[in-house]
Amino acid sequence: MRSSPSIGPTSALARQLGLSRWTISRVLNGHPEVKPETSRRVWEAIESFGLVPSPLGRALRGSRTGMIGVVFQSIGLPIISKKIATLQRVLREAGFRALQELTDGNPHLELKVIRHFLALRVDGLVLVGGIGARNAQTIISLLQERRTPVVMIDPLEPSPLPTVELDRKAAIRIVFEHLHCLNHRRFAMLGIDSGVPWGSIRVETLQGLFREHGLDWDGDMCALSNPGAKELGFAYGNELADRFLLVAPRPTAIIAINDQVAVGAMLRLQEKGVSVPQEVSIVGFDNLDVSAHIRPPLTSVDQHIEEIMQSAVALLVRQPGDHSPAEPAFCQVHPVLIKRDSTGAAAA
Amino acid sequence: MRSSPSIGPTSALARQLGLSRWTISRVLNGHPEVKPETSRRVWEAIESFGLVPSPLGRALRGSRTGMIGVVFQSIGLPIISKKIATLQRVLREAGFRALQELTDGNPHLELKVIRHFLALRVDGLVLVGGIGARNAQTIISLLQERRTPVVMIDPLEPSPLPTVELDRKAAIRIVFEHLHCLNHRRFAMLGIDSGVPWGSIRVETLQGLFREHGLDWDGDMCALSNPGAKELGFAYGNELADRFLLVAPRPTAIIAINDQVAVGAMLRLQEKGVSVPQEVSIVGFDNLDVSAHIRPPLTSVDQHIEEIMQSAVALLVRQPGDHSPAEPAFCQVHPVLIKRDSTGAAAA
DNA sequence: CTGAAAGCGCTTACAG
DNA sequence: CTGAAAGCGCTTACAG
Repeated sequence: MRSSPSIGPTSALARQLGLSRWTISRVLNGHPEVKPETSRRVWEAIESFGLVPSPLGRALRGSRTGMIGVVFQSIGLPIISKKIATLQRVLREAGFRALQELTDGNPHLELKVIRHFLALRVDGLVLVGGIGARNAQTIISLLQERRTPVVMIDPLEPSPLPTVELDRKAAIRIVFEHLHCLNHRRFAMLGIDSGVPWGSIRVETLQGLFREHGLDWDGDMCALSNPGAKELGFAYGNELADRFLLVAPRPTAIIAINDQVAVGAMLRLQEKGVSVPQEVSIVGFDNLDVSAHIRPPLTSVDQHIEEIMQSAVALLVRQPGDHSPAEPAFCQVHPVLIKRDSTGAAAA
Repeated sequence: MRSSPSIGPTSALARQLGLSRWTISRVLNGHPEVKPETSRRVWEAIESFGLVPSPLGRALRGSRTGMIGVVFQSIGLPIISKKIATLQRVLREAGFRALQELTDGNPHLELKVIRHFLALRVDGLVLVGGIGARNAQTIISLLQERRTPVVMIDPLEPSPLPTVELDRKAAIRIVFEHLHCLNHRRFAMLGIDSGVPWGSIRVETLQGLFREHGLDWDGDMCALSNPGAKELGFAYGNELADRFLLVAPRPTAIIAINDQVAVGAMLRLQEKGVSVPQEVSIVGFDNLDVSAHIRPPLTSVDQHIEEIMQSAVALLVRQPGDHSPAEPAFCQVHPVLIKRDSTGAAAA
């Protein structure tokens, strides 16, 4: 009789309530055959003792674990922290427990982390920022083998896996149209080149908008960036502003890769006696905390992170376990331009 | 013969290499009795196939899991993100896998999260920001029952558990002494009251320093704060700066609760025509990214997060499993003042 | 409606 | 040095 000596939390509870441990398990798993009265007693005891049935036992047996593996590359950027915090809360509200891992963008580590999550039998995987191209195929087959639901958030490259992302074309469009309405015709891009995340799509979208509005890309767009830049931070904004000041004729509007670069540039311009927005308008990206409090407050694109994460979790839960590559779920979230005082009418 | 049909990763590997799965297990666990040649072959295969032995099986059997549970309250503040990122990296360098959970400061959730980590058989627990007083006793007995190593980082209240924390008295002292050397004699505290984390200790330390230097607390220290303030952010700094401007005689130095409040205050003062540091010097706390790039760059206290986390992990690893409450390990890390241009000599 | 077996993937004694 | 049993805490068939 090897079944009797078990001493796990559920067995202990069973003994205490005078039930068999199988009954406890059935209650835990919502089986319909338990007497309602018994079920009520068991749940009550679980609550009051704070009993946690071993996730190890459950997982090993093949049951749901309630855990979601969250993989992301770094936590350094403020916008990433905000994504993580929101995702964790949304997952918790959906009854899941988020386990987070950082990969530092290291493909080897990325694969290891995903393998570990799968070995832990997570109920799903959220890949923030996508996965390295090198690993894509391996990871896709691992996931399909396990039938683990997955969702990518803002992948750097299109992926055959279910995806939720910000509509980056729309983001560029609302920025451009805001500035165009304010009569700006000569622009500078700060830090936007094909080497940064979503750099190419931004450039291409802007080129399209230039054509649409009869502007001349070569004459009216000044692209300033340093392809070797390691960090897209304040210091980079300073550096690019210095280069901006040498450009003639001077553009009247700046579109920055993100809020840090925008703020860094704005501070340097002001230091050099250029007034914002009277002489130059500036738009950032991400709508960070600091942006609303700088002088003048920065016009910026908000990513609607709450909506992105809600959609991602909805997608994850809805997956039947086999995400057939034939019809990968895909969801784009619309950004919103937060208009503040760093943008104004172009000088005549 | 119920042992044969196992199909876990290790069994699969065993079959492939013509070994028994017990041998694989022995290699994995570094048992000395395995032939070196066999051991080498096994490790090689593990590497090349990216095999992950089921952590569920291992954990259930009582072996080490390599997982460390990290519990923290929120991820909103930039300084917290920095702590988390550093901790995760340091843990990884020590061969661990960090599982992170947020509690939003909710005591009920805190207890649940810790119970879940223990049920997952983590090898250790890191509690960032300490634990709610309500739960302290429950959690301490849970940990001792399980003999799970634990370390608290910067707990809000002294704890009988092993602890690593910033020496906050020293932090206040180096700030005060820097300003005192610059001949400042009339001070304002912004956002520092007994309601904020480590508020009381800062006030008391400053009072001691005032006595030591023959200053008059009631006459020379102006404490500005709003006990109802929800967020210690830029907007709060703005608000407090407005109140600062009404004070007469005007203090020549401001000690802010953190960098956001310092920056918010500085920007508002400048807007009102008060020059920093000529008329007022300002010191922040946390040494955030933004602080080095604002104009003028902000003098601030750096928390030496790297050292804090290194010490914490060292403490965790060193624990014999039974942290006797008789001699709780305790480690204080010294802060460093980063002197920048927001502080200067007091006007004569 | 409830009891008991089988087995998830491991590791550690215990034999040989 | 290596084989096979026992058992970690569960859940799901299968009996009653």
